[in-house]
Amino acid sequence: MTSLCRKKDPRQKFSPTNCSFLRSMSEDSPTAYLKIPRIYLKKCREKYEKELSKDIHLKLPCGTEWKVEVTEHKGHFWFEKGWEDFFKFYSLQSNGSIDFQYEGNSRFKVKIYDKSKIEIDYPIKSTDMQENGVNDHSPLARPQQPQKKKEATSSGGETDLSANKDEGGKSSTTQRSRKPTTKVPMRMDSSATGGEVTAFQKANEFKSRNPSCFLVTMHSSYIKGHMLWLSTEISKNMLTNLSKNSGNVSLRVSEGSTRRYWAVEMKYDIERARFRLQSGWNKFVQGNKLNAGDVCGFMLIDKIELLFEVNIFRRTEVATSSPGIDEDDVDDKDDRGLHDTNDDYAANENTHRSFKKVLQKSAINHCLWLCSRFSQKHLSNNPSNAELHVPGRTTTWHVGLKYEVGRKRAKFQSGWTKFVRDNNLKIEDECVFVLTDENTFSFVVIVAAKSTLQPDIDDANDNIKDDEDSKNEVDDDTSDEDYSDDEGDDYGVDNAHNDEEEDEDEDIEYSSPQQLHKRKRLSSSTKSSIKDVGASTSTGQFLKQRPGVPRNFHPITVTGNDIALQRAKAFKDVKPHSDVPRSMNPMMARGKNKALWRAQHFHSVEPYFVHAMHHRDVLAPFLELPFDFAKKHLDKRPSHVKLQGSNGEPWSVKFYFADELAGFQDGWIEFVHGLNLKEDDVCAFELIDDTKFIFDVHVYRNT
DNA sequence: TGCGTTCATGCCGTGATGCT
DNA sequence: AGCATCACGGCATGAACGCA
Repeated sequence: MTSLCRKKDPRQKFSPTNCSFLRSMSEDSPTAYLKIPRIYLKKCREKYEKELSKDIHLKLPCGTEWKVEVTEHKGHFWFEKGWEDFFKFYSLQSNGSIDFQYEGNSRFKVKIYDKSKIEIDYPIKSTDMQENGVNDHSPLARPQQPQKKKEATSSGGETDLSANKDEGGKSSTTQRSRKPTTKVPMRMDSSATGGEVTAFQKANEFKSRNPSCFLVTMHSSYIKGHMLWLSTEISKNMLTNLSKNSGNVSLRVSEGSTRRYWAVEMKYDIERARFRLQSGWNKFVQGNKLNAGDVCGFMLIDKIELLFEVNIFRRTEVATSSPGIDEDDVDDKDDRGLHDTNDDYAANENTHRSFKKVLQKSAINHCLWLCSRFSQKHLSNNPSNAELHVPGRTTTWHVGLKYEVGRKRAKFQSGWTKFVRDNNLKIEDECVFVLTDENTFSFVVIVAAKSTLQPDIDDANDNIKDDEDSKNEVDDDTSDEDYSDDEGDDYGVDNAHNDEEEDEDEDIEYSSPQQLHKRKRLSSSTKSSIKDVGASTSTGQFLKQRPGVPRNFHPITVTGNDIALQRAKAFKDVKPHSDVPRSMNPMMARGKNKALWRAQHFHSVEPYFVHAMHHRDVLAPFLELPFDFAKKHLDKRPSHVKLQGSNGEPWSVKFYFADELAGFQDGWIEFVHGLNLKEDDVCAFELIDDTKFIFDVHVYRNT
């Protein structure tokens, strides 16, 4: 909105004295690096007539200074070495923003804002951290002056902080100097059963070693509710110990070398003479996966800073799994383990109606307009709901399907944003929607990031090359620095940031209307180069994962990767020339597979893999390969491979190779149709020429 | 035709307070 | 001491419309 106004604003601009840029962070912002906008660097250069040195200093309002290394690649500059420590220390993944103000001499003044755009209280690295050489591996500078600030207060979010686990002694010492605070609440005894006894016993043992701590058993109301009431006795002791009776307290949970902090609001209810922990408590519960019956030992570390070390004693062994594991991940795995992914698909093999969408901002935030040709052809009877399935995930997303009769177009609306969230879709991600059942309007959605940001420069190069192969029209204007941070050359380098780049675009101030128009032209031409593919199999390049982004940032990637790993693992476990097909596609274990039986006898001295066609393999325009095979035999990453059927007719198929994921894409579905492959057919892919990447494909029909 | 924006509406999370 | 209820604010959603 503001950016829109800015773009259209023809008025003269006042250029501020200092060069600043604002970077928004999201939960999936990469932790390891941060790109500096080129246009910003240009401004700095103009103003200070100096290049950035390799080491830059980030100076915080609290006086702390961090040293971060800047790396350059193809004219792009990145905060890299040391950035991750900075990122984690200030919990920047919690949807905050950072304001960088260049002071010259490679020094930046940095201000950090939380998600509500309020400047945070800056956590101070504790003395012991410094003394013990925490982060010695990084070019982190010591805080220049200790400040009396809270350890963490970033809007209730947690902070991951790598630190040596050595504070126990110090903490204990601190504790011992204080008088014991409380007894164990009675309820704990009475309600303790089973695993809770264990938790309680452990907690009690802990308390006997740390008499100043107080224990609280988690009741369902603490878990489900949004606050924790402390007993009057605890409260009474707290009241005498604490410097104030309300404010933000920091709860710290240490695990191994990791420390996590939560900011929780604590209030004293005078009427009830009790403290309660409220705002932020919920996040603490969720972040630590607390369950009813778990016991928390609160140890007051600093009565001025209101810092508590919290030791969690799990009621059950299951619950003792380390905090911080994403619930979704766990669920996902469980689901996969319990269900046959086959159930995800409606059986209508003959239908292959697909369209591709490149997700734009509105699609991420609001709704997704379907390809109109597709809508007219398949949705004109005005369905109200659709089902979305993602390969490898058992969840079905039900989305509202609204057909606008007047404009003959349809959109996914209610539930769509949930799908976006659940699958962590980003701007510029591409989705191929394959309509598998016209009765229920079931779609299989194949999702892929357009391309990737890569911390590994070599990989980046590869991807740049890959992208260039298919998107020359997009990449043709990389020389213009003024807007080089947009869809142009960043396709290859920075697309994990596309959403961020979007933001970055918003933040760029155009010095002239011409510049703006030029940029807009490029933008629109870029967009026009990405067409919907209705009812067609030529899906363009779409299956590109995000190698540079941690896998857990992308649920779909994780899932796909899990399957790939599963297959690859099984592939690896099978002895060569055994009777078991080398492709251990989990979907193969469904019986009734005559083809499989016949394929077992396939053997070759050439590298090969055997793959049973799953429903999606003959429906979706891609085939995922056993990654180990691809890694071993296709590590030169050819852009295309040739598949030869029994009649010797070659089919050129685009090959993709990304982070732990490899497969065939463009041309694959044509090959499927050409050979009339059906579900449960089995193919042996024999690599007969590893220089020209030619496969002989031996097909074993199931019928 | 595709995409973006605005706005009204309803839902839900959160915090405060009351009741048992 | 624990639980229930209510009010409020923020956010998601859906519809309509504008722009290119």
